[in-house]
Amino acid sequence: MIGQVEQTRMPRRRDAIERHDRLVAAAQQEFAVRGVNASLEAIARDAGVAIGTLYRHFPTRMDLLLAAFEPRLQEFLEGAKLSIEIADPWEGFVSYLENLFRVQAGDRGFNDFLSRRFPGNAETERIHDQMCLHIASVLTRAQKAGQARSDIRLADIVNLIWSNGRMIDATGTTAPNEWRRHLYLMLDAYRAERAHPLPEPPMTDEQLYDAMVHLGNAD
Amino acid sequence: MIGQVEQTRMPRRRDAIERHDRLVAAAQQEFAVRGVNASLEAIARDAGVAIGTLYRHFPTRMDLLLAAFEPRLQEFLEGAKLSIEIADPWEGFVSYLENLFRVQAGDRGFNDFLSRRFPGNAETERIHDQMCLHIASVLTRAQKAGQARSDIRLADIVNLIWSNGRMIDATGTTAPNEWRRHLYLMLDAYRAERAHPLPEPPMTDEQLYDAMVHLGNAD
DNA sequence: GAATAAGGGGAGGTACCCCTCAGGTTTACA
DNA sequence: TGTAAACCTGAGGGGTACCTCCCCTTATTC
Repeated sequence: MIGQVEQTRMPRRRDAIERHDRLVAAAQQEFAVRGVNASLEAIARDAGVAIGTLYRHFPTRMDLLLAAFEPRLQEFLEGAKLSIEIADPWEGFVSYLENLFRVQAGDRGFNDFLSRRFPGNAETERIHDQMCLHIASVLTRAQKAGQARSDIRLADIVNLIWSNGRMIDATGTTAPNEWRRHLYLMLDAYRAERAHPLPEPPMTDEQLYDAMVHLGNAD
Repeated sequence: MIGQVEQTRMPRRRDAIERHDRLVAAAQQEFAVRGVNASLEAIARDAGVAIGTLYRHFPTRMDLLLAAFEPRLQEFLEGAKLSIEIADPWEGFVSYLENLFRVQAGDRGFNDFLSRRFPGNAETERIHDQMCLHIASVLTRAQKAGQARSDIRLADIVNLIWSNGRMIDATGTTAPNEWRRHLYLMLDAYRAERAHPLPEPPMTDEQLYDAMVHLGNAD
């Protein structure tokens, strides 16, 4: 299962549980607005907790990120489940992407999270691996049905996720539904009947991986 | 003329001129690699100059940016001139975008610069205004010829610039020509034939402007 | 070669942010 | 109710970056 985030050991004492929850809530808020690089000190402040307490509960930023993104991941997974049950492969593909982008559009941190990889963290690597497999299978199904053009690959969809992410960064405040326009425009590019030859091969798996890592380092 | 960057008053003394040039060279290097938010202290260091000297020559970051981007702007303009001379409107449109993206791909700072607006700076506002007009006219020409779909607008092309920018950020090191694949994929979405209806209206001019400003604030 | 204006240097103030750790506080449990 | 373990706090060390300002240096000009 993709979204099964390993539980951070829950604290035992009542006050600790309460602080833990306040931290997660503050983190969700801050990450959603400012992205995965939100200030941890600001999160602690919002939670009304000292910075040391934040570190006691979540020793690394990634621990806090995973706790904060748990609901987003579930939200995505529920939508994805509905999508793959759709009989028509193209409709399923469209629905899958629309669901993904909707979740992505609602949370800047999750948006960042989707676009990157964090090598060295087994937890996130597993989630990303599974998502890639999932996306690839939805795409392949639409290709086998002759509805999606046959020359696109997972890497092109990841690129779409990047594009969408950037669009959301830009328009999130100003034109919050604009991402749907962009998606449907791109869908016209993906239809089999509109395909023209492409000048460059798709990225290899390795190139794709490196590119996702690079997005994280660059900031 | 788009690219006519106002000369920063050239310094008078020989040593000052030399430092000025070293600063511009270092800035081009740093901005190209790290984007418009490159550290000014690093630029001064690279140029072998004290930070105070940098500020004497370029009181604001934007002054230095404009000096550094001058050649990029010229490079773009020369290519653009060739593009609009192409007889076939669609070919001209494609060539225009390909030229723009090539320049964008070569310089991360210029990439940032293209995607944003800097309100309050008359110089850059003028450049951006002119570029928008220019892009719109190339697009309109291809639409009047019935080659580009009629329901796309300048805002959609700016979105393409954003998308391309993000792709370059991700793949610049790993797969440096991948942006061409993405462009040609998008071109299939822009062709008039068999266009499918879009679910959202294009951004208004104001929304577009705000979105470009927002990208700058967010970082 | 002296006077002077232009230019250069860089320490230091401000503001973030990350993360640790010693010492004080509170809960839970017997 | 007393004690031990769990927990909390926040000052503080380390880092980065922005920008200013005063004093010193140097090119130019006569």
